[in-house]
Amino acid sequence: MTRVRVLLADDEHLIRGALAALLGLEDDLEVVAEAASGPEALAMARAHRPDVAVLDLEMPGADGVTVATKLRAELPSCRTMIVTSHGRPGHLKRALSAGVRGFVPKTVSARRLAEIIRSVHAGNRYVDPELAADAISAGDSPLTVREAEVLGFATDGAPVAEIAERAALSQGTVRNYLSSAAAKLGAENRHTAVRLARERGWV
Amino acid sequence: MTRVRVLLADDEHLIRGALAALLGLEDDLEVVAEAASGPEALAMARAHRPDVAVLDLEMPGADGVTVATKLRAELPSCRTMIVTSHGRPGHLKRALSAGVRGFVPKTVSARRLAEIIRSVHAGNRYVDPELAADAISAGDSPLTVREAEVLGFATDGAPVAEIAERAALSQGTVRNYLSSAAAKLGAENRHTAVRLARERGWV
DNA sequence: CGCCGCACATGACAAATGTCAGGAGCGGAA
DNA sequence: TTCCGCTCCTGACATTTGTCATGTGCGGCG
Repeated sequence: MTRVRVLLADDEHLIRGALAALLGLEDDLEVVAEAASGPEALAMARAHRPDVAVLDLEMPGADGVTVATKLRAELPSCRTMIVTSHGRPGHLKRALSAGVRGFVPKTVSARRLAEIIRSVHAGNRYVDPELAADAISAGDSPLTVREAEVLGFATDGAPVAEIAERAALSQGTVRNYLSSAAAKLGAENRHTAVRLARERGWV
Repeated sequence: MTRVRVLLADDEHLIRGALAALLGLEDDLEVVAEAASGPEALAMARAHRPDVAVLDLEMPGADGVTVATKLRAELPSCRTMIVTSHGRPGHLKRALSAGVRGFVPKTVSARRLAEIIRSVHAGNRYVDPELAADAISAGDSPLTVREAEVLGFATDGAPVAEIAERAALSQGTVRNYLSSAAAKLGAENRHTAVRLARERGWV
């Protein structure tokens, strides 16, 4: 019997180590590599060519979805899945379009995770039902491409002038986009608009 | 030999379960209870009277520090420690003044955590060196009580009128506090000021 | 007691922001 | 081809902020 070769990437040593130990107890799984950052995950994947890569969404260097995208190009035979602590709807959509085959919150048990890894390895997809429901109820972004882009530059209360410069648009245009985006989101001002859009993964 | 009785509280089942398994391997530690939320942690502590409570900082219901405060009152013999993913300096200060004896990031290994649990149980304190350095370099809050209070109401881009109402102050006064607070924090506007203050745990 | 810092306020001005109207180019769908 | 929506712009206006000057009352401290 040949075991499923797993790559584990998570910056929290506590979790990664514990998880590696628990998954290793399953006799059909084998943790062949561990990584604590996005770039390291890529390097380990190249070196060990795992069957399944289990990636944390939040990692220093490059987030899980970014790593998954690159892996898909470099190692098409390697299935990828994402685990995350507090999953926002938009991340799920982004992950799926990056070719990720599994998306689970960290609230599942290790045993359950092992099952999902097997299932993903067998070619199936798995998305946590609750996250899926969130994603569906959040619906599609009502924002146009430019509105979303401008909102993205409007983080941490940057002044309009700065946003305009970064987006290479005139200040008036930026104001218009910000205004219409806020209207679509039902927000009073751009700051709450940014927050809402982020929560729903629309930026 | 009597083993150290440990309570584990973390809303992420993946971590809690894995951790429980790994800590259980240490022959002088015994995980006697697990909880997935703040209130549940309190209830389990009352029922099982552990020697050491290992609490996640971010939990639904009540955060780790809140739980620690209540535990200190109800079960003085129970030592408390906090584990956290991304620790902000202010949390550390808050935790220490709540009587927490250990403060560690989730980037440590399970073995290391076990050592720290033992040390805390023996009556020592332990604070992660890196977090401690952050806390020290962040220094004390330069904000007056009112400035901090007003900043606290200024979350998610609320308009000044709303802040004034919530703080029962005049709008002019609110603007003044916001302005002076932003100046002290070196921020351009109140939104970045709020973010900075939050990062440093000054709100 | 007199000084100083803090809490709280007012009023006024400048700058940033939100809102509205309107106009030009451009690509896709009817 | 005509129409419509998206992108981008300009200009003007009302509102919201940030900033400053200035004043009062209070409590602590030398």
